[in-house]
Amino acid sequence: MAKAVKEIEVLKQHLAKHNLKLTRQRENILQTFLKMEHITAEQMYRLLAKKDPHIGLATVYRTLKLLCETGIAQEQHFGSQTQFDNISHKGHHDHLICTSCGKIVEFENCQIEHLQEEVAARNGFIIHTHRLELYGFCPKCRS
Amino acid sequence: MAKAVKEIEVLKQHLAKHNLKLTRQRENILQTFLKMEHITAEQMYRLLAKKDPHIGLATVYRTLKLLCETGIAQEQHFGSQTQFDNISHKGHHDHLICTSCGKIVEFENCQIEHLQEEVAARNGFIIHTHRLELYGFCPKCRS
DNA sequence: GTATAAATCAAGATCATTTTCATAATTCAC
DNA sequence: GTGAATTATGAAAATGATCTTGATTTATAC
Repeated sequence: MAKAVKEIEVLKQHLAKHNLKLTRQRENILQTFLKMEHITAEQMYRLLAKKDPHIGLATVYRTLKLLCETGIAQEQHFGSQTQFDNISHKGHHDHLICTSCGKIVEFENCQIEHLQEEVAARNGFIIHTHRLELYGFCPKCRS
Repeated sequence: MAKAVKEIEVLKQHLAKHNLKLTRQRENILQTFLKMEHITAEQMYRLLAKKDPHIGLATVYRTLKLLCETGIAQEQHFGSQTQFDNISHKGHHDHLICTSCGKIVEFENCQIEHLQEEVAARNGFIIHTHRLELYGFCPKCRS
């Protein structure tokens, strides 16, 4: 749990900076969030409701968005679902995806990562993570 | 317009294969779609309504989904918006996304694209499209 | 402690998207 | 071509995720 302490500090600093307050709910949501690699607002709500039946879904949404603002969490949209990813659990693998058979090959390429940093810097961005997916046909399916 | 003919053939083949019918609306939507690099259902609806005020939004949604199944279009989710991308368009845009405020900046980088091709070739893949998203903080939010 | 600004809950509002269902259009066999 | 069979369409209502509202509670600075 040494790690969690760090995240709480990040949150506290952010709250202080923006004149926001540290509440029981915000602490609970952060603690639960840190245990997961990624979670949806609904899942979080159901988990918390076991301990604190009066927690509101709106609070969960607000707090997850808050965690995104601190940089601890990151939104990711898949269809109608919004996943909140735990930044500290993220790996760096990119994917080759066959659109015919669904085969997935992972890869890593330092040169691409380097160029990404360059692009980001040129636009004034600081990159935390990325997502690179190449779609096409695998050797078997390119008949 | 020689290109558009090809897409219509792709659509016709798909329709025939699945016992679906070629309608005026489907043709119109495809034609409009091919002129754009990417479009949302709402934008498409508003464009079509100028010519055909009776077109239904549901038809637009249904047809865009159909185009995805043929491989002509590809869904891409950004926050609450769903973009339908025109696969055949060359200048593929990648994105810088601020995880704090949601700001999106498009960019293009030939070197990255070239490296992607290399990685793909090394793995025996043929790439049709890709998706590259860099997540982090924009200039405003990095303060 | 008290004041004050902010956070919470619960309910209702929104927005994009999907479904429903009666009507209209397309296809295919003749 | 004609018509029956089948699919598509449009309008409206339903849905589901997320956000806002308004009244009430809570946390922090003094």
